[in-house]
Amino acid sequence: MTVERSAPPTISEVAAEAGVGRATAARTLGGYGYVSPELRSRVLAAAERLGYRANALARSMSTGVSHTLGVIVADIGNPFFAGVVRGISDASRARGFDTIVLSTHESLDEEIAAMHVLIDKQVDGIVVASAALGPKTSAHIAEAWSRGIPVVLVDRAVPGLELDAVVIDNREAAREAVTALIAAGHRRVGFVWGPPIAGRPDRRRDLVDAAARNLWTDGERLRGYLDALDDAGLPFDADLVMVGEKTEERAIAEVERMLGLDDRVTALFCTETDAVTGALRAIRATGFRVPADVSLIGFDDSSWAAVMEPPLTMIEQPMLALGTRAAEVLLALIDGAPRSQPDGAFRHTLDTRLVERSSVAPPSA
Amino acid sequence: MTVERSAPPTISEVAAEAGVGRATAARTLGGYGYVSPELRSRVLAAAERLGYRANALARSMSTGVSHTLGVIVADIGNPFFAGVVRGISDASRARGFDTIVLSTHESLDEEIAAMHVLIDKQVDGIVVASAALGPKTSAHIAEAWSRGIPVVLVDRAVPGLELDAVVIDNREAAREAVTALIAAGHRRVGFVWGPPIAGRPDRRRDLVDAAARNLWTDGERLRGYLDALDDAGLPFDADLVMVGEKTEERAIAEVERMLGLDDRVTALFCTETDAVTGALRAIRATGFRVPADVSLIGFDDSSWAAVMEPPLTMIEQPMLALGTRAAEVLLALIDGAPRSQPDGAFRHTLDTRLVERSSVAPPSA
DNA sequence: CTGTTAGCGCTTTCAA
DNA sequence: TTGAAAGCGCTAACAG
Repeated sequence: MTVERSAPPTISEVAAEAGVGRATAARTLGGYGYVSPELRSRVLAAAERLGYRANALARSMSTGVSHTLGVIVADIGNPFFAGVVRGISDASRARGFDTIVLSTHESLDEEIAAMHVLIDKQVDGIVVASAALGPKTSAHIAEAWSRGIPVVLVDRAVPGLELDAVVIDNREAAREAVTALIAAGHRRVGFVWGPPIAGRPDRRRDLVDAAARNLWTDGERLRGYLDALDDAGLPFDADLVMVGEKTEERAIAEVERMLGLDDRVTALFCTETDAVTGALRAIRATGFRVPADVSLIGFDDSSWAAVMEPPLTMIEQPMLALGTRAAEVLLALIDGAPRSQPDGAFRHTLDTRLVERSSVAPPSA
Repeated sequence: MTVERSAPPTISEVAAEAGVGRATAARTLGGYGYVSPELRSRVLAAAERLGYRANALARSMSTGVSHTLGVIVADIGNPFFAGVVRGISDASRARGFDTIVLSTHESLDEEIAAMHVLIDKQVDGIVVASAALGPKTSAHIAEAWSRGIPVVLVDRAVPGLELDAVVIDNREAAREAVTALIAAGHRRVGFVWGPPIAGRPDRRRDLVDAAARNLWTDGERLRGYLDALDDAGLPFDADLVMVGEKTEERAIAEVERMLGLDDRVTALFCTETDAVTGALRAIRATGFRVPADVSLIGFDDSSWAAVMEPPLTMIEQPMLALGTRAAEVLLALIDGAPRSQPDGAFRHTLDTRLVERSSVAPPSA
C-alpha cells in the first residue's frame, strides 16, 4: 500500500508538455536568457501542471557552483557555535546559499575529514572554527584553497595562516576583565579553564608555551590575563591557574584548590561557560559567597547570567555577528574579492563588551 | 600573485595517468565492481599522485542518492534545537550522511521554502520540527513524501499527519511538574508562556482552542497544566495564564501582574527558558523570593539552572536523543523500512525527567 | 528569440 | 576482469 509516485518531471518533460525546445524551457525555468512572453507562459503553465522542480544537483553539475557553503565547528550543540552558525546561516540564506554544517568534536582528524566531505560536495566556500595550531597542522585548509574553494576562519585564527579570520580580541577582552578585577582591589585572581596540560608548570614561560600548543582562543585569553597582571605589576603565580582537562568537574576541583590556598584567590576569571558554572559550584561548596568572598567574571554572556544571584559580570561575545560577518567575507571572496594581503592575514576583529553586573566587589579584609 | 590552480583532476585523468580504462578507475575509486589487484594499485597510485577527490555531486547525479539529510528547525541558534541538530548530525555522520540545516524563524512560509530547497538539492531524507498545525498547513511535508523523500518529525508532532514523530510527552511532563507544585501545597499556580493570543479568554475552552491553533508543544503543555488542575480538583482561573507575545519582556509583565493579583500566584510553571528567566526577573523586581514566596518549575534544564540561587527544579528534555533517534528512524525509512501504519502515526516518545532541586517549597502562610 | 548539440564527472549496462 | 558507450538533468555555445 505504498503511495504511487512516478519519477519527478525533468525539464525535458516540461518542454515536451509545453511544446517547446528543451533550451527554451530551461531558459525560462532557469531564469536566464531571452524567452518570448508567449512561450514563457506556456512553459510556466506546463511546469506548474507537472509539478516541476529544478534538480539543483544537475544544475550545479553544469554551472560548477552549488550555492552551498560548508561550516565546520567543534560542536554545533554548543550555544556559542550554534549562535555563530545561526549568523552564517541567516546571512548566506539571504544571498541564496545553504549551509552544510559539520561538527568535529574538537578533533583535528575529524576536521580534516569534514574538509574533505565539503570539498567532495563541491561547496562554494567554507567557514571553519579550526582546531589547527599553525601552518603545519592546517594543510587541509590550504588544500581547499588550492582547489579553488575560499575559506575563512571564524572565532579561531590560526597563527601563521594568512587567511581572512573573523574573530574577537580575546586577549584584550581577557585583559579588560582581569583589569576590572584588579581595579576592584584584587591581587589574587585565578584563571579558570587553562591549557589542558598534565602537570603544573613552574615557570610562567612554560605555561605560555603550553598555551601556544593548544586552542588559539584559550592561549589568547591566558595572555590577556598575564597582560593585566603585568599592567598592575602583580606577580604571576602558577598556583592560580587551572590546568588539566577542560571539564566542569576539573574546574570545580581546581577552584576548590585555589580557594583552599593559604593565600587564597579572591577573584576568578573564567574563560568559558562551563568554567563559570564549575567555579560557582566550587564557591558554593566551600561556603564562600559571590561577591562578598570572591568576585567573578566570565566569558560568554547569556540570559541566565543576568538572573543569577548575584547577577554576573560577563564578557559578551557577538556570536551572531561573528557568523554573519564571516559569511559576508566568504561570499565576497566567492564573488572574486581579493583575499588576504601578502603582508599578513586580514583580521576582522569584532567588539566584545564587558557587561558589568554585580559579581565584582572589593576583596573582604 | 594568485595561487596557481588547475581544474581538479577527474576520474578520466586518473584513468589516463594509470593507463587504464575510465570504468576501471571508477570501479576502484568508487569501491564497487571487480578490479585486479594489479590495476587497482596502479589506479590508486595515479589518484594519489594527482590528488584526486571524487566529485560527490556527479556521483549523486548518476546514483540518485546524495547521502545528505535535510534538517529544518525554527532556530539553529536556540540551544534546544542546537542540541537536537547535534544529535541528528552525529547519528547521520556515523552512517555517512551529512546534513543541510535550515532555520525557519518560526515562519511557516520559510518552512515551506526550506522544504523546497531540500527537495531541489535532492536530499535523501528530511527531519523537521514543523510549525504546521494540521494536515491543511502541512502540504509541503506531504509533497516531499510524494516525491519519494522520507520525512520524520522531531520535537513537534503535527496533529492529523500520519508520520513518524520523535517527541517527548509534553502534556505528561507538564502535568507532572504542575502536580509537584500542587503537591507542595500550592493552589494558585501560574502558567507562563501561554498561547500567543491578544485578549485574555474568559472561558477555559477558548484558551484550549486558542492553544490548538498554535504550536503543538505549547498546546500540549497547557493541556498538561489543565490536567494537573483537574486531577487536584483545582479551579481554572484565566488570570493565571500568560497570553500574548512569547517574549521575555511579555513574560516579565505577565508574571508581575500575576504576582500583583489580590489572590496572587504562589507558584509558577514556565514552559521555556525565556519564560523562566522572565519569571525570575519579575519575581526579583517585585521583591519576592524563590522559593519562600513563590515556587517555580521550568522546562529545559541547563547547567545554569543547577547553579542558580536557589538551584532550580526543571524538566530535562533529551535533546541529543531526540536528534539521534529522529535520524535513526529517518535512516531506516531511507533504507526502505515501512512508514507509519495506516491506523495512526508512529509516535516515538522519549522520556523527560523532572530534576528536583530547590525552587519548590510550600506556599508561605 | 528558439532549438540543436555537446558536455559537467560519475556510474552502469553490455560486450569483448 | 576490463573498456566503450550511454545516460543522470541541466546549462551553454552555436546555429538558425
